[in-house]
Amino acid sequence: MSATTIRDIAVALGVTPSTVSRALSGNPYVKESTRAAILKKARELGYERNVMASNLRKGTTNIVGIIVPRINREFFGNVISGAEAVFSEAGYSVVICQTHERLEDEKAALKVLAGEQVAGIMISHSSETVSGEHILDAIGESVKLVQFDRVIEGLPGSIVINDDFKGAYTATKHLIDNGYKRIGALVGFMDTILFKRRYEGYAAALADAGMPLDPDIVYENTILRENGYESTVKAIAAGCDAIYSSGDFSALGALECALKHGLKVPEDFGIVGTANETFTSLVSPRMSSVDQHPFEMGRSSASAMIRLLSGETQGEEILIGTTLVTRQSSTR
Amino acid sequence: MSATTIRDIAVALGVTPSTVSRALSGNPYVKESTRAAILKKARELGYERNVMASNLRKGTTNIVGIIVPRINREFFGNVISGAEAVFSEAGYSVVICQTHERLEDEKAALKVLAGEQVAGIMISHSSETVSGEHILDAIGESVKLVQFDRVIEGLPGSIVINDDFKGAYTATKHLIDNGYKRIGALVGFMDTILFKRRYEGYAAALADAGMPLDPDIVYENTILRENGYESTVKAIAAGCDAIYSSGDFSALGALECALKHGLKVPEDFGIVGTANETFTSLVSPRMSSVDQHPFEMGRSSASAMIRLLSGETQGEEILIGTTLVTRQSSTR
DNA sequence: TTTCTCCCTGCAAACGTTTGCTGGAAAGGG
DNA sequence: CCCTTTCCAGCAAACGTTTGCAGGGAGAAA
Repeated sequence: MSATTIRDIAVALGVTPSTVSRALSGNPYVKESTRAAILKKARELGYERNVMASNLRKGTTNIVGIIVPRINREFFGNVISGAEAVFSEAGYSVVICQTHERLEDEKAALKVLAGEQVAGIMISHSSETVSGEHILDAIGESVKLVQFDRVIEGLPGSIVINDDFKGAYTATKHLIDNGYKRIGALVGFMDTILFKRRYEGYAAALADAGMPLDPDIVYENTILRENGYESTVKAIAAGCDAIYSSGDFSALGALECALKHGLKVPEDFGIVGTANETFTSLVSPRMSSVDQHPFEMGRSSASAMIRLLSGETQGEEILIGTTLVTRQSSTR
Repeated sequence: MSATTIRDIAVALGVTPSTVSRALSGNPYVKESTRAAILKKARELGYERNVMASNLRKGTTNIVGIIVPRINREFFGNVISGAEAVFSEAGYSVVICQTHERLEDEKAALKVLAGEQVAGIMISHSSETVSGEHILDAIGESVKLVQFDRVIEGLPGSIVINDDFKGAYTATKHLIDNGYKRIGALVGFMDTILFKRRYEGYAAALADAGMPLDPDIVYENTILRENGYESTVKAIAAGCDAIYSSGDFSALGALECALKHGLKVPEDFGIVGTANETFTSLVSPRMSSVDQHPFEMGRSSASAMIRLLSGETQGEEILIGTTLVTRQSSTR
């Protein structure tokens, strides 16, 4: 009942396990007729290579670890989905760990993956993570690293991030093009690269249109729905007729606030969010949002990892484009 | 530079690798002083057990495979998240595969996981899957199986499903209690156990309240937003003043339809959906929905798997409770 | 014919752990 | 003091694969 091994194939054909191994792994020093016979017999016996034994001998695995703050978040779910598709296509298995936004858990996950002898690690850091030393400690010389979305500078390997500047720029310009005159901004934490770049994109779009950048209508640390609502109260009081938001939840708060204040969206008030969460197309009026192509980010990250593993590159920085999805909330 | 092995520890202390192995794995036949010395030295040398070698020797891994239609779906994302938490706590690694609702991919995933020598497989079937023979083929005698949510009968191992009957019953009763008189139902595919049970719950609630079950206002194969809209057009024409839906997307369609027809929700028309997707609390009016506790389902499935692996049980059937989350759309 | 290549295949040693068996030493019982 | 039991540790054989080295056979060149 035990699984068939290369030895079984070998004795069945009167050759040695070495030859079978070579035939199966595509070694050129095997006569074509021998190889054919071996492949045939292997199929016949339902042979499946024992990955553990193979890996043990070769000292490396075909497992890639993915570490994210939370699996059950739309963005990360999509990234993982895209990555998994590419990895499985390329013959890699994916093991997944979540950090729950905690540095402790991130360290633990790294340890687990190191123990699992993974070939590489794809990671998006927890919000508690600020330096990358624990990463250097955990991964040896040989484990490849790809950071995506939330990245830390100064680490080896590749980086995959969104073109946040351009996304924000396009969104803001879209509002300007639709005739909105005073556009407020709901932005996140300015010490995070990602949010900073979005703010810069917003500012650049205003500048290019010859519109003033008024710090009074830029609301920082505004990422939750409640924050968005509160900040928009102030924005409306300050005479804004539109909001660019670097998140969808805060944009939703803005939408609710505007409607509550008797403003018609998009006639009186325009809104564009970021992330293109599913709900943006389900609320009414349907909300415009900057799509970050998380699935594509996953695919690209996986490809980058594969290039790293094949030695094709030592590290690269990849920018994933964004797409502004215009819906009712900003189009008049 | 190569990692330290038990042999390194052994020679450093003048004992044999056997003793070190036993000490590290908690074998009682090791003198306490010896064990202490070994543990100390192991820490000192930064020893990490080589999982591949260990698994090869033991013929089993500490990896559990999870197969789902799509990782990036809210429900499955949450299930996986819950399962991963339990598994990693118990020292198991999780590798994830997605089938994209295709039977072909499901077979491929099973093959990959079998090759990876997983200890167990947690699966929720693709929509194309109707029989379980490919499962029996793929998993050997020793691989444990836990099916969740979408299950097939006649397979070994454990099953974890929602209490669909009760969820639908409670939702329908809630509508009745709120004074709705003619309650239509949007149901899914009646050849799927899950949808069938929901339909039965709906019917039972009506029966218990002495209300007639009118087949004319039960709309099958209605799971998408568009279907929900169309079916609700008919339901309104048929004099319904409420809708129980076995999905949230179709419920959303119903909501949009009612509003479009100038009906006030919940005053004129009541709606309850199923799954408690994030967007249900984001639309207006906020939508009532049956929460299926996917996170809990993940946790329970993982626990069931661990019990299976420890031999504590041969198979069990676990029912995850549901909770009706009442929001504006059904409460008057 | 001899010698030199070039293919192909076999031999055997790894990779790092685990574990059945064996046996010595200590402890306990009579 | 001897015999039995218990405790602890070593020996060596696995687990299934890969791979460096060696060697046999066939053909070609000399």
